[in-house]
Amino acid sequence: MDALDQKILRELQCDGRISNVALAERVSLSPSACLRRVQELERTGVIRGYRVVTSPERMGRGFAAYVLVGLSSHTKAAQEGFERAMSVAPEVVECHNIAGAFEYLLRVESADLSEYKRFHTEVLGTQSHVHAITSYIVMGSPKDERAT
Amino acid sequence: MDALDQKILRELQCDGRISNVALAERVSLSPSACLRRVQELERTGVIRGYRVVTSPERMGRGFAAYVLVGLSSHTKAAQEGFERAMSVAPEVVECHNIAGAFEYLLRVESADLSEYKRFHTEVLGTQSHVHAITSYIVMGSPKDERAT
DNA sequence: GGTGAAACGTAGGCCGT
DNA sequence: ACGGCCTACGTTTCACC
Repeated sequence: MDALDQKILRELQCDGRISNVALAERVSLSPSACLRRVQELERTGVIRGYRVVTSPERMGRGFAAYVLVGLSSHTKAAQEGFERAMSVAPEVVECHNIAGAFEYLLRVESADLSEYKRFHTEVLGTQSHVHAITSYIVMGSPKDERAT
Repeated sequence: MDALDQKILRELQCDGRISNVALAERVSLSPSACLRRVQELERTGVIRGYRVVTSPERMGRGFAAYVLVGLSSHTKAAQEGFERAMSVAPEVVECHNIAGAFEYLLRVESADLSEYKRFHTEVLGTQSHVHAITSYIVMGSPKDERAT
């Protein structure tokens, strides 16, 4: 992975559907050489894949919150039960197992606050072993490289 | 936005570089009809763009932490100064302005714990108006739809 | 929404460095 | 080992039905 590869990855970050000839031109390479590099990055796993980026608002995901969750039980069964519930909940887009005063950090996306409240009471509130919930409502994201 | 559009978006979520003919086949449409729908989704802003997904480990981003930051000053100047510092820091991949006991939630990615410690002391520690820092180190992410 | 045809891009073989 | 050139093949993209 040299500077040229990084330049290629930067371009694919901005536009993942750029044509190979345009990409080659941007990084000052011939199309064939450029394609070989991209394919090598895909083969070796540096490139995991490509995905579309959609507008959260237009997808009914205009509201976002981060939620710290504390479990009263630290058994494997309790963790697996909670993780299963989160993986099934469509509002939960991220579920991180963290080290510290809480066990989990969630990113929850919904249409609005009332829909979030429903998730809070009906999904999180009904989970056994959940003994602490702290919500941080996102008011804005001055930087979000994972979304752009 | 009907069911067909959502089907198209789901396919583009899995593979953002799928060819139009393959996409058309997957959603049972002719290539031209499919392309028109995709272009309309792009034109109306439902589709924001396309991005490559890279392996964090292979990019020297194997370590991740979430950081709650409290500011001692709530003036516009203090906020803008902090946000500017975060937008410049390459380790900070997300900076969210939140409502609650803290002002900001960051997602920080680095190669390892020692590099994170350097960021913690040299970047966050030197910021004025920062009076509270709480780090949550990510041990795993059972669900992360924004990364896949 | 489907069809067809021209313009364009892809992908692999081959050669030079 | 890596970049550039060439070419058959597939894809995109448009006017038109």
